[in-house]
Amino acid sequence: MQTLKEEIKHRILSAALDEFDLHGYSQSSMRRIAAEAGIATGNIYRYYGNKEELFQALIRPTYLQFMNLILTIKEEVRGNLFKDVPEQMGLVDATFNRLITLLEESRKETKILLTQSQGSSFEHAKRELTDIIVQIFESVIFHGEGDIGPNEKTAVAILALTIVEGVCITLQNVTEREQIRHSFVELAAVFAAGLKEKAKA
Amino acid sequence: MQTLKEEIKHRILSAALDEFDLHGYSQSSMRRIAAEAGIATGNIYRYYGNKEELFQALIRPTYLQFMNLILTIKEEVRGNLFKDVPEQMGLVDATFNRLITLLEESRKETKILLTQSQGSSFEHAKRELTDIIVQIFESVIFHGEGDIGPNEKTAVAILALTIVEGVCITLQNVTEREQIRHSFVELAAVFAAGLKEKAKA
Amino acid sequence: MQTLKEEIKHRILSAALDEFDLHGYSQSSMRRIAAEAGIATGNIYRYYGNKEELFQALIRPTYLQFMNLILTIKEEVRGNLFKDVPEQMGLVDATFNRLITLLEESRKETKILLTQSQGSSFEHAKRELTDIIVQIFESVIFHGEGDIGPNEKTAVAILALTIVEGVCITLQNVTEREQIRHSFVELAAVFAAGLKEKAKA
Amino acid sequence: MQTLKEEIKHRILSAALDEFDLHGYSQSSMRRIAAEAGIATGNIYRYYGNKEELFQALIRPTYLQFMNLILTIKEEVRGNLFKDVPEQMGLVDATFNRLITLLEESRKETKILLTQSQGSSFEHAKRELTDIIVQIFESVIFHGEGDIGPNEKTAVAILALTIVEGVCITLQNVTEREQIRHSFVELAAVFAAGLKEKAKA
DNA sequence: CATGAATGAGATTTCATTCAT
DNA sequence: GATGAATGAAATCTCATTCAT
Repeated sequence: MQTLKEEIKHRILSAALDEFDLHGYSQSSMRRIAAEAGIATGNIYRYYGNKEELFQALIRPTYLQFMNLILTIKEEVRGNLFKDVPEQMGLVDATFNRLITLLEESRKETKILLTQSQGSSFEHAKRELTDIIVQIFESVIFHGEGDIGPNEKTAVAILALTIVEGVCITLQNVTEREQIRHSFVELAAVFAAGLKEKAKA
Repeated sequence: MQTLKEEIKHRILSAALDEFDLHGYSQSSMRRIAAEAGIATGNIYRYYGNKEELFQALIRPTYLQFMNLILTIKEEVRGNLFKDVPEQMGLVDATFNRLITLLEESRKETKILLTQSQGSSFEHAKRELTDIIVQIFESVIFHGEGDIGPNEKTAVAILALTIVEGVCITLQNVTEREQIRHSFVELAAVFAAGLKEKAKA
Repeated sequence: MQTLKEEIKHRILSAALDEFDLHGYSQSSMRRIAAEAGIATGNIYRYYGNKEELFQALIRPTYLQFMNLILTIKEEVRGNLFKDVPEQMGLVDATFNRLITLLEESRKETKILLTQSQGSSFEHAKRELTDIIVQIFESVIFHGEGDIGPNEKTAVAILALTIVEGVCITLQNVTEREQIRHSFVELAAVFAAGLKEKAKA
Repeated sequence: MQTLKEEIKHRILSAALDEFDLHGYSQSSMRRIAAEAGIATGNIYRYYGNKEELFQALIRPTYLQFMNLILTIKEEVRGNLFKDVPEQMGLVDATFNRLITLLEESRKETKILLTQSQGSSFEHAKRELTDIIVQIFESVIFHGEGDIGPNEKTAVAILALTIVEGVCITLQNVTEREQIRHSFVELAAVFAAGLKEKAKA
């Protein structure tokens, strides 16, 4: 009986994952999720009190892991501000390593969190994450010194978003662990080289 | 009378632009659009057969211009494959220039096309654009020779999406013509330097 | 086993009593009743075919006792029409005594019957009781003689309802046996004095 | 067109009045109200935002008039505490006069307010009214002096409720202005005489 | 042509009742 | 018999679309 309940729960979550992925939070239909899960519409509500609760059960763990990771990185970076560039780049690399590990376990959840959560309580997650990454980059690149003009701010915002969105597209295109890792390392190398070159100028 | 009709059409489109920008396609309300346009709800349907048709009238020109631009670039790049790297980088730069010009004339439309079109017939536009940019980058970077492994493919996909998403975030953050241009040049420089460095290795 | 069944029946009735008292018939929940009784939801239906049947099992005895009492009193009063006023007042007093005894044993059931039965087959019980009390009062006051105009009818209807509602409010405010009795005697005294005074005029 | 809207509004209110009267607030159905009003279900929401709003539009004016009346009376009584009994009884009589006038204009609304508002924001109206009437009676009867024991408190509560419920039953039985007035005067006389008699003892 | 009231399908949610285990 | 998961009808409410005026 417990097996049965867990089985249904799993089918609901699985159906919801596909539905939210396909239609986004607000256009997703509890009816369709129930139908896809092969149960009666009302039965979903025995497992998840409402649409938002179902969404949270699916997405919240991934959200928390992301925030945890990013905030930890932010603190680490802040503590290493005056170390040399290679070391900092090592930290950036470490960032990607952690991201990849996290993503390997929750590809679709992350995609939903970042691109399909409009109307839910996570609709600002992408901006939150991007804002923190911006702060990290500002620490790394500008050593916390000097003025950051609006042009630089935008460039950095784009870089930050690149990471977040790079995460998304990698999730859509790549399935194997080593490929994900390699893709990010590749991208990191481009950025590192590009930033170093710019720093010279 | 025709002038009158055009005036109303314009007011509908203007109201729709704000509504779609603010709420996204599927959460936008025909009633609110009519109210904002200062006409009766039902009157919209004299001008645009339904919600999707109104959306198309608003977004399709921008969509076509983008596809046109991107496909033109693709052909140009293909015809210049064996020129040297700096020249190719010049092409990449030209890409950005054209993009910027296009964006300066249709900021909101582009933002809607790329981030607020879920549920409409343009919901795959972002992926279409990204896919073509991927092909362009593959031409530029790998000279059409040799094998492109899955790792490289992903890295390139990320680069391509970076451009598209860079467009989006710039549109959200920057309002002045010169700032848009500067942000993109900045980002292009990072990529150019990074790719050149990688090419050496 | 029969003992067991009786035990469960009792627990269901006890839980239902509280639920109906608290939420009224139509807003009461079979699930909550089952939970409160410590049994499975579906198991209620082994004992009581449906919600209405459960309600009847709980409330019908009290309803019948009330009707019995009231109808008995009605007959007694009819048989004593030409006795003198003090004797009649004694009868009225007896009415209250019997009511109190009945109420002492089924406070909650009475409250539910009179104020929480909307949507059930007893939703007209209050009116039925009041109507009969009206008839009794008409016998007592007008000796069955003469015409009873609509004005008198209404006044009497109010008096009757006063008793019924007095019952309800007493049940809500007073918990001890002697207080219930005292409250009713008090009220009866006011009515008796008031009616006597009116009778002189 | 405005006439048409007013006509529909009137039909909705009329249908709602019957529905709430028959089934009580929480068991009333917007569908049935719409059907009874001869319009589509969704159309109600063009006129009243939701069920509660419709209920308020129907019942609130009556509620406010009642509270106004009762609180005015309370203040008047407080200002006349040491006048003699007949004069006070005159005030009680005035109370009834005002009540009657109010009731003549909103019979069903009052019945719904007092007996069919469970689940709405007016579900405590009856108790509020009764509580204030209790305070008035305590002023009148005990002149604000001495202790009021629990027995007296219950008796007074019953008297207060009698008035409120007397209002209800009169509304159900009597239709003509003069009859309503007469019934209440009659009842008032009984109470007045009864209380006087008791006061002697 | 313009209006905006009306429609009706579909969304989320609740709950008495049923039924496989 | 007991269980509680599942059902399915019905409730409230929204909104693109239609249509009488």
